[in-house]
Amino acid sequence: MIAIGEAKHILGTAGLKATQPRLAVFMELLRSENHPTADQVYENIRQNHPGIARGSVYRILDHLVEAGLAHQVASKQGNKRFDANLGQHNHIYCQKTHDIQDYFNEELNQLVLDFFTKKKIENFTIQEIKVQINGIKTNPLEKVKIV
Amino acid sequence: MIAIGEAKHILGTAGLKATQPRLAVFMELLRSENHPTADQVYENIRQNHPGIARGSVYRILDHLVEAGLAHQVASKQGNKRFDANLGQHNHIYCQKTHDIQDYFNEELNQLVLDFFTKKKIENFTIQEIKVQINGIKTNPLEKVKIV
DNA sequence: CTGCCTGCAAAGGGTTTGCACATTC
DNA sequence: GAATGTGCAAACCCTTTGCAGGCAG
Repeated sequence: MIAIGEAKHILGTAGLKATQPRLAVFMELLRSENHPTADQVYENIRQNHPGIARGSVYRILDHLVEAGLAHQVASKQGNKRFDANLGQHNHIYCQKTHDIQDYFNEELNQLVLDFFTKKKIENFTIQEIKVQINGIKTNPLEKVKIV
Repeated sequence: MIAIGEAKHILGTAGLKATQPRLAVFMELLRSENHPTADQVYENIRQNHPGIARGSVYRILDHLVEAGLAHQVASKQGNKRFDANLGQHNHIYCQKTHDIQDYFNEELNQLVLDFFTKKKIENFTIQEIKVQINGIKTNPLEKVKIV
């Protein structure tokens, strides 16, 4: 977890004013592990920050993405989902519950990276490669366990 | 490309009546290579099938997905995009134009598959593994070329 | 103090839905 | 003929936007 002072600093470095609403959204994104939609972020924040406006949350999330402090993650569901974990990682996606869980594995990253240093693609600059593992959780209520 | 009679048969096998609108949508999905949104499918069909209703296209696409005749593809953009190409393949995604192009490579499929037969994930049944190659097209107007 | 940011509320756009009619099997 | 599917249009989100006031730097 990250301290509030640190969060302020990060925002500042990115050229964004460290306002209350922005801090709240940013911290919430960092805290959350389920890659929430804008609306979910809003609902989660609401409890501790009643004054915040839904529209502001949408705007702030867009700003964070634009500033490179957050990413939008791909989903089949057809709504935008956000992620403040910027390190290279992959996603485990439950097609029933629509949960997205991070999957870290350096060996896998390297494997795929190696493949694409050999295999070239023309008219295209690769920025990131993500492995999406789609399937179904046996027990929908529990998290997926990496062995 | 697929013949209309064959398309009818496929729909029938899936338990769907082969109606005019459904055939039109299904054929269009099969024809298209850019993983269109529901709205794009509607616009494309409109020219040859003026009578069709926008709402029907949305409904039909959902039915096709439910019946397993089409897939929804993951996108960062935040809207549903469809694909009738059911074979294992990966996606090249242009973060600027939002184009999605298919990437077929048996070696890559095998590579990733092998990895996950060794590496187990608990509380999760893997159904498909997709490698998403995100980046930017050098020339946005041209397609990406696989070498 | 200046410019950026927010709350509010209205507008926007894509998607879903209820209903009466049409169509397939 | 029965069940399923469609067109139409209204309703329903989720998201974006304009504006006047607020706040950080």
